[in-house]
Amino acid sequence: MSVSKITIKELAEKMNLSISTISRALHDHPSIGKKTTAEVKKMARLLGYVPNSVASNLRRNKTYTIGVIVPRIDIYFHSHVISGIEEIAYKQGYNVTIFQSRDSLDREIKITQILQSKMVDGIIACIGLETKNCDHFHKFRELNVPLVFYDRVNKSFDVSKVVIDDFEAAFKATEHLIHLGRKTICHIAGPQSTDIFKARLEGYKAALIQHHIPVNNKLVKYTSELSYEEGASCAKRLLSSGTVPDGMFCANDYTAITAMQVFKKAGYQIPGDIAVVGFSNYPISRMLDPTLTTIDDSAFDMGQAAAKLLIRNVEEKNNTIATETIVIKTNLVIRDSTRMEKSA
Amino acid sequence: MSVSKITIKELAEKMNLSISTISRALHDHPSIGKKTTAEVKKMARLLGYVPNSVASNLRRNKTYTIGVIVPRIDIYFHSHVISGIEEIAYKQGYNVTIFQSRDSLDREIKITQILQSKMVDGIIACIGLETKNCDHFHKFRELNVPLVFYDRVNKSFDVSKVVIDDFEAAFKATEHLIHLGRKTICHIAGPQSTDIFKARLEGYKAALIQHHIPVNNKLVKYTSELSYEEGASCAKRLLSSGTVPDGMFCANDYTAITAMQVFKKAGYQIPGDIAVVGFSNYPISRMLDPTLTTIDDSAFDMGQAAAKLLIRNVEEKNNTIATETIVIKTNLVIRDSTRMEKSA
DNA sequence: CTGAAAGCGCTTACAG
DNA sequence: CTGAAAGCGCTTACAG
Repeated sequence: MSVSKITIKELAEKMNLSISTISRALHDHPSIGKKTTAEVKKMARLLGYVPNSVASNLRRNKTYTIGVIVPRIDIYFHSHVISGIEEIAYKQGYNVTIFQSRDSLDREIKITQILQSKMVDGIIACIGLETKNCDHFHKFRELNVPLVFYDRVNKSFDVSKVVIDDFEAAFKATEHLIHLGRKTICHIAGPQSTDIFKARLEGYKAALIQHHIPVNNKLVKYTSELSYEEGASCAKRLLSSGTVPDGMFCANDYTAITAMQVFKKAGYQIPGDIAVVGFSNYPISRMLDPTLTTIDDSAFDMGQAAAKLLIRNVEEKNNTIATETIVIKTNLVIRDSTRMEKSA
Repeated sequence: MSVSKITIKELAEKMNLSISTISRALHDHPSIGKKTTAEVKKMARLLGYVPNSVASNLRRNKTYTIGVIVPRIDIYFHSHVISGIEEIAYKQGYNVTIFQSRDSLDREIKITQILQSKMVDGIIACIGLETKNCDHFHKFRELNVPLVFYDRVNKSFDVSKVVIDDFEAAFKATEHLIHLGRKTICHIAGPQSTDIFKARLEGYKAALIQHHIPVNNKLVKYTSELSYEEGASCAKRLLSSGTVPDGMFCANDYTAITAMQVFKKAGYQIPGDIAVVGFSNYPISRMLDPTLTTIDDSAFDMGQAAAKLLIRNVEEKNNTIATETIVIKTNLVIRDSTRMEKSA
């Protein structure tokens, strides 16, 4: 940085004190006299002294930094989780350094190296779609760097995690449609290589079975990334398939939004003819016409819970290897896309 | 971090070489023999050596880190800009540390201190709504830390910036409505304390004037944060005001989306009765019914441009005080909400 | 081609 | 209550 940057050493010279005393005074060390402490602080303020955290991090072997790995930062779910993480971190005096894997395993591996080299105190990660094993995270255990995963998890890797119960949420969503009297309920599914989407599909099936509705595989449409476009094309395929559903549960809101539009344009009433439930509770979902019933995935809460758990692990001296799993409650937010009174 | 972490010193001991040699070999210093270099690297790989960047940052007085300040990370525009920043930074070997001011001046000031203490090589910032003067950024000039602002800028602070021409974009958008033959064009405006929203309002007015359409202040509805809710309420007020517009230009997409819905529910055809143009080109805008004509604000490009400019400034030795302004081109994306052929 | 030594800015056990 | 000294892990001018 700068030549003009003021250091402890310069403060010491200016005040005819040792750098030890300056350092202690700045940290309110009890052994330094009140008067000295006050004077040092005053001078520091006067000269615009800002401690060099890089130096103190190195010396103390602690950075007050949390590394966060997300697939993409410009997906609302992740930026919302980050926002929750940051809120807690900020309050507790931690900084957050964010990295995007862009769902690339190579990049994810490289990021773990960077995080290690940066001496982060702990890591919160959502693994990428390509990540089938978590070997690149093993080292953090040896290094005693706490780790918390969120949302996507790898069953073969035992790690602390914050998740929602996707199975239960999907079950709830599907059951809600069943309670409306719907019998032909379709599902727009996410990529089955990802556990959470698999669990949503399982929850959907389980609800049908529990209510003695046969599972019809033709009513399950698979997508590769649950995009807007895929939602529309799934809906079109359903319409042209001959079996038009009377209920639909989508693995995210994006696909629900565009599927709903396709149905509307084709002349179907929502929820009268087809009731629709999404997943995620994106802000837009409450602004659609009709407003969309959906599962609130509590992204912000997830972020907060992950940060709290991580910081607790960081600050507990006894880094036991015990891992912890926090399951965040989800809510079914009922709106007009399944509200029958409206269409009555 | 860890006890087991391997350092240059340990490599040196293991290999009976000095730490100088190890350090040089790891950096492919030409003075070290090829054989030694190869052996050192092999051993480093074997032992899982990862350089401690905190130490080297301190020593070299350079962190390869860019500090980014955004109001909120969970606003799509900002996460999209960050994504652009990160893309460039990653390619050039820089890391990005992100901070949220949450539009609080206090927090913004505190963040500038943290960034200084972290020795970041440069800073990219979008100032918060409360930020009326930029005194807390002055120190970076003295410290020789390059600074690039994006989107929101403060006219009284001379700094490099990446912006779009909000005036021109708003002019284009409004003119587009005029070309459709619309005469009663309303505007949903953002908070006028922010330059960009002021410029959008000015652009709207200028287009009207240029085309000899009188500016009717009743057709301008002000909002405090351009939220979904405010868009709906503005639309309702317009409908009940007696002067129903035949064209509408909104300072963002959120308000356009909900305003459009209010109009539709009230029985107006879009674009037949009311043509609508938004601002930002959020992903949702192309999925609405009708799809929304809007200004693409090129968030990703802005991020990339800001990162390129910043890194160039960081790496240029001669840190001249010359500031630079990059104006990113915006496009009017014409979709169904203003496409007359469709409703013909 | 290799090494000894200084030093980045800070913290902290040790001594007084 | 205060200071001298060591050291965090690395880089790099200087010397050979």
